[in-house]
Amino acid sequence: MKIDYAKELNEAQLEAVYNLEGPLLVIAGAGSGKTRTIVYRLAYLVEQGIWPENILLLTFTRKAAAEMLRRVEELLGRDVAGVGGGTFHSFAYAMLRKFASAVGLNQGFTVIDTSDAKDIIGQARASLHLDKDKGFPNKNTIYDLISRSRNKELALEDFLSANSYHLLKFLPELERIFNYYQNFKKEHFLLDYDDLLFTFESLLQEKAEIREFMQQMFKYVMVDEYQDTNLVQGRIIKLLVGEQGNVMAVGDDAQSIYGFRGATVENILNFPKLFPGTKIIKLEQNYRSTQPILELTNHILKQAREKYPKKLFSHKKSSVKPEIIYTTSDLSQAQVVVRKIEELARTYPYSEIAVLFRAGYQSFALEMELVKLGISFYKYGGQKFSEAAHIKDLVAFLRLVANPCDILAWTRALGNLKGVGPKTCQRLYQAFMEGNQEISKSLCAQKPELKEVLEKLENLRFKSLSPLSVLEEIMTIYGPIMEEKFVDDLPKRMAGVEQLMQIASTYDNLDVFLADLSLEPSLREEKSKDRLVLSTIHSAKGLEWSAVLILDLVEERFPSKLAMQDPKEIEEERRLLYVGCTRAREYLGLFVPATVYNRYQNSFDPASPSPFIREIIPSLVKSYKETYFGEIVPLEEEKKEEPKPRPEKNNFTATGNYCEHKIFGTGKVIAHIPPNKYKVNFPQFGLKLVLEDYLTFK
DNA sequence: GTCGGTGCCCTTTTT
DNA sequence: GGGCACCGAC
Repeated sequence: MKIDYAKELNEAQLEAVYNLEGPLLVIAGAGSGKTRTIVYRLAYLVEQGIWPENILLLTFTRKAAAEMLRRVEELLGRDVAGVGGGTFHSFAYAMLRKFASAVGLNQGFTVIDTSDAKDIIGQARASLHLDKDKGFPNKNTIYDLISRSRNKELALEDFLSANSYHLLKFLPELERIFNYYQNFKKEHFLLDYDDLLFTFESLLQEKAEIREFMQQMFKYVMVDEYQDTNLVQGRIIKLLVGEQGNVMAVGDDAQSIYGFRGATVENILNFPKLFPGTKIIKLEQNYRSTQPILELTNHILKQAREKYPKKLFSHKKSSVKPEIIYTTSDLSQAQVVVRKIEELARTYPYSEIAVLFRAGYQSFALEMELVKLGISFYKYGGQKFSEAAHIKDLVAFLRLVANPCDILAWTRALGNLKGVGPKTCQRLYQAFMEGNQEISKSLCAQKPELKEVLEKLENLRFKSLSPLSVLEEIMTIYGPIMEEKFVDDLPKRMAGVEQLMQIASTYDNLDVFLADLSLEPSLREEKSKDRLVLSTIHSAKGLEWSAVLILDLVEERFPSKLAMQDPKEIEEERRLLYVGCTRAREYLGLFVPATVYNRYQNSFDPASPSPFIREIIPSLVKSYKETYFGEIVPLEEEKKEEPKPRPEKNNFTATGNYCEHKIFGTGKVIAHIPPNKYKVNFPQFGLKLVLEDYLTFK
């Protein structure tokens, strides 16, 4: 069956599909049929007789890659399994495994995730005796600094001066920790997420024959979500494609939301310079959302400092405007949202409804409400499946079987045993590496449990069983430990173990299983059931639903208070909201609580509507508010014209507003201390008591 | 060295 | 409300 491309695609899409040779940049607005274009182009390539093996498809998640291949197969009625693809990280991992000896990793290597990396940093901090110093950042902060500076490819000093000036005084200590971290990984054959990319880059750069092999192999390269690639990813593409290569990059500068990871829109802007002769195609017709939703999203974008020359248009008429719903608190918001979901569920299946939010914790109250009512859901973003303590423990045992040189696994796994702490693990590891049986024996002398476990692991190592069998064996050790360790929520955690076993059953190589677990932690159960989706906006990228509800549109939550210091970051928050809103096909609801629960003071603190909400023209939306009886009523017209008055703790209107100080910058007024002082919270300097004369109120 | 208790801090987003 | 660092007891 021949595909009638001209019938299925619009003119711009068609052009992108037919342009196979040379560099191509597709600027695709939200909902403009980007995925469709890639799918048809892939199909067209295969139809032209290109081997699937010669095509490389780099996407943001492996799920996205799999989905595209599934659709191509549907289209062609033919197997295209040979198409290489996945995330940059998983692709880099696969290639490094293949050419391990070329980069001196022939004894194998382990991919470590964020928490492993933080453990190493914690170790460095302790062993360099830097943990005694008051005010010295903790391991999370240090990890963040290191990872961010590496992603942006800045020296630690430059990064600190630009982003964390107050930590500059610790520069020498932080550099020592960084060196410790780098050396530790080298010694133990560990690669973190950033190393995967940098090591892969140097492989391509230094080994001409391998580079040429890959250039021959991957004759056609397609990269999705190009706006979210960082510098090293951009260089990898260049190396992979060579001078005259056939590469298509697809992206949308207005949807760039990974700046914190060093992603840079410059990559899109520079693409034509990097690849001379680039053909640029713009996709501007939106096939996803109704016109009223688009009018709102276009408006959100129009307020951006940086201008995106975009005018998305749609032929999907509708009289339903997006809604803004003001609730009395973030806790009542959860109830209002649940009722809205039930109302929507009369029109749409649950799987067509999504609740989106800025950060993982923002859905906790909602999750509790949903559990109460027995509405099941999938949650994406926030803490990962593979980051749960019991899964990490299990994985540590598996790693110990796969690679006994993995020191992190020794401590994590064996630390679970009675009477075994960090020091014992350290010694066991050393004894093992030196092949010193005597020490191991004496360490096991008073600990029969330890001896048994070590023997079991030793046996497993030589049996080369399937990942699932190893996991089952490990559970004979870890099962009893788990029962003791997690008494209150054992059933839930056991379900996690079941899930891990199910995932394991699809692998036959333990190394690959373990790497995938840290590279693609969202390998969850198939999305087959009709379930509601809760997701961070970051994890919702590239997806769409009929109805989308967005929570907590208040200052300090969306935009995040951590973004408030930097105009650039606020702009990224705006694009984030844009991404969230453009996920919606027919219904869009924005929720604005008037107060947010403060768990640490057990109080409800007043919250101001997000600046992004305040700038919305009333005519674009329909506004509602929650009454004190929990009913939802339309907001009166007269109230709509003026911004909603903020709940105040005292009568003075400056409280809750922002003010400017010559030295401290912008801060939030916490309280008025009569007659002429103010308590102000400055993001960089903390709480200050300041005389009125020194402040300019906004 | 290990374990258990207490007090403190911070709570973004992802590979 | 939980994870982490610290401290004193075995």
